[in-house]
Amino acid sequence: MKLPEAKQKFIDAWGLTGSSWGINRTMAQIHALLLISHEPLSAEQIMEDLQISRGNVNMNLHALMDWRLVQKVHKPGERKEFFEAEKDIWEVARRIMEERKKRELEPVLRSMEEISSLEGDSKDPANIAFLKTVNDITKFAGQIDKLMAQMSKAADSAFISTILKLVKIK
Amino acid sequence: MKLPEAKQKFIDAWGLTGSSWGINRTMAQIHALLLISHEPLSAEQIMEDLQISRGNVNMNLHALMDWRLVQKVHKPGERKEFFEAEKDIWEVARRIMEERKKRELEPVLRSMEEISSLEGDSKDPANIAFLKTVNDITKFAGQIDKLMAQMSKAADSAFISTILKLVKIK
DNA sequence: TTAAACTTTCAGGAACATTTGAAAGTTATG
DNA sequence: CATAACTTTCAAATGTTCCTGAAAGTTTAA
Repeated sequence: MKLPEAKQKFIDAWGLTGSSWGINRTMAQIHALLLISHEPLSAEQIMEDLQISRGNVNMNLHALMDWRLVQKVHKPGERKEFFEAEKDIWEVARRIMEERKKRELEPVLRSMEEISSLEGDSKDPANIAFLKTVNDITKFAGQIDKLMAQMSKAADSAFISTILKLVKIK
Repeated sequence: MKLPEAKQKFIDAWGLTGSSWGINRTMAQIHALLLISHEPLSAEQIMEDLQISRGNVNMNLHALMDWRLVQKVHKPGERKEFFEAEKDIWEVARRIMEERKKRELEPVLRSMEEISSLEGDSKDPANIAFLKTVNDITKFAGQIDKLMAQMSKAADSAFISTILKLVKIK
């Protein structure tokens, strides 16, 4: 079965977006396909629709499950496994942020802390820029961290609307 | 000249972070080096400190200038060009967001609009999930867009502090 | 105008990431 | 418990991105 043009376009657009965010094209495409499908799909169906190999589908479904963007569902009476994506886009964004925070923000914070403790001679003017930068980044990461935590708690567009109102965007 | 350990660690940490955000390692390392340097550096100095080739330094300095994260500075009396990085980390974040918005968010919005106009038969239940998804993403991107615009206007930690206070994080 | 100082470009190779398909592993059912 | 249905793994092939170094280009100052 050939996907209608619009769906194909959607999948391509999502795949492209994914790759500029460090998510591989296939993974993003599978996610897109599941996002717009009104029912869970099997690995077979994904292989066929996207024309990719069994191993590739398997690998990327697992990666998507790692990110908690996709879930296995068991259809009663069926032997096969089926997969469905989280459909709420805010929830999707929340989960991606949470994962990236864990994988990227937290390691940076740890490095920065380690680095500032290593450096003792804070009077040397050649080191002032360095220490200030490390410090600024630590603070910055801390604030982003808090902001993300807050978004996690209130992951829907109402929350953003509230923020936008509070800071005076109509 | 060998970099002291802490600085080297910083550069490595930043380089690593960069690569998980789609910025290549060298580009991020050059940026890191300039961030912690108390004075502008020449291409030569960067080559030497980071042990990379002339061509590579040149390419990545240009990319950094494209992103407006680094500027050429002309030292009077010197023949060489020198380079310095924006030091305010909030300004750095703002510029990155702005660039990515232009390069990634806007194209997605354009695709989504194109896609929703293509699809006419909105009564078909098989298409409902699809149309809803496309619509949700459009709205989502629109809100992120607004949020980014707002951050651009008030690019400093005071702004985030305000948001955090308003939404009741101490 | 020429030479030296400096910058840019680019082809080829190295390093890295993705994809495939076949083989091995697992599970459910008769 | 044997078999068929399905899933997972992995080595090799392919594709992509990055880096180098040398050559070409540009600018400055004598």
